[in-house]
Amino acid sequence: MSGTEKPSRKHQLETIATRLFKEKGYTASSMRDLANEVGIEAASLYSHIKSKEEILRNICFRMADQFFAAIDVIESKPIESMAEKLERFIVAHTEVITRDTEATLVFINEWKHLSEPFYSNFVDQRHRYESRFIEVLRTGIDRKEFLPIDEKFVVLTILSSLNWIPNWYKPEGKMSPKEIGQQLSRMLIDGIKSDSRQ
Amino acid sequence: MSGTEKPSRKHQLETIATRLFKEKGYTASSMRDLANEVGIEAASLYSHIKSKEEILRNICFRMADQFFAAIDVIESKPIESMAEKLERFIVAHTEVITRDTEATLVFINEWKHLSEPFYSNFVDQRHRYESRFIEVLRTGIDRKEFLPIDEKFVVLTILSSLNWIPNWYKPEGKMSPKEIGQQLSRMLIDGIKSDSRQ
DNA sequence: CCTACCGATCGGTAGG
DNA sequence: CCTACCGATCGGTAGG
Repeated sequence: MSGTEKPSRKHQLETIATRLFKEKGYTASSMRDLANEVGIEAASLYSHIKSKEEILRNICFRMADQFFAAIDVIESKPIESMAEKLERFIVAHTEVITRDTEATLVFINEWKHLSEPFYSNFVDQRHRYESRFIEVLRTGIDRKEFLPIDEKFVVLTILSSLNWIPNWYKPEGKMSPKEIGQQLSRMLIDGIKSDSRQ
Repeated sequence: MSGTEKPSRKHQLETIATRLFKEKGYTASSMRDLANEVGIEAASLYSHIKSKEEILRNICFRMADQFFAAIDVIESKPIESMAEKLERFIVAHTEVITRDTEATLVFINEWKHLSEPFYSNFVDQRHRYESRFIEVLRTGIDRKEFLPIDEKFVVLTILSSLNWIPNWYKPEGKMSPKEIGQQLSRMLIDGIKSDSRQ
């Protein structure tokens, strides 16, 4: 007997839910919307998932894991300068974002609808992620590689620029994810002024 | 007889609604939430407002008007360089944002719940606003003042950084709105690298 | 600004 | 995966 769940159905539900949450927002997306798109009755969704929020949780924490994994890889590599490390962080973040822009947008815009303890857990993870960037900035400032600008301010500027990318990124566009990350990194590090180039 | 509406009550409703929409999101905020906070019955709200969406419309389009007004002022002033004009645009935008961070966050995060034709109108206005920034960048690039970087990319980076400010800005903080705008502007124009300073 | 109320829709469960 | 259904809540109206 087939006692095993079909994982593909659950995966399909989450993919479609991600699109709905992104387009209409989590609260405005109903389970009946989701059921209609999948082609089953709303009640039938619950043989695959426990609750609406479970879907949101899976999206948010899967993305969080990917962001951490991407910068963890960089830590184990030899690095010349903090400028290089910062660029690698930015490129890594861009690559995660562009791999699934819809899930990223849900991650960015809908996390506030998580209930406790997931809400606090999420906020905490985000702080720790930001700290990883801040540390790079701080080290670069200590080494006189960067100007003594407020690190938090710089990191928030970087991350907000990065997190806007899923709003316009198209896979068929001119720039690859890596190029986008590099361009952003260069712009922030060197500026846009023509006589400021090293 | 007092045939005139009390405008202060309506204003109070919009202020509280703004806070609710910002905290819980537009869809997750109910008219009963709003009524409770104000201390009246939900049905009584409708003697002051036409609908829930009317409140959202007022918030979104009032903010849009303020953003345009702020940069319109700059056009009529003498300007030395495009770097200076860009800085003034950025400072002006920062000042509008910091004047009412809650309304700004609703403006940024909840506009997608506007119904037609307001939705299209809003999207259109945002495009026109972005174009004003793009024009400054383009002129600066033509004059060799800026590096020949993709203007749209730069403007989206600038605006996304600016639009993140209401998430952390506190009036009692170290930097004034003007200083925040100037620092952001300087960072984007000159970069954060120590040997890139003019 | 209130009472009384509307039809629609919500997330989710029982029991197959 | 379905039928049948639950209590709760939604935005909003009628009529004072």
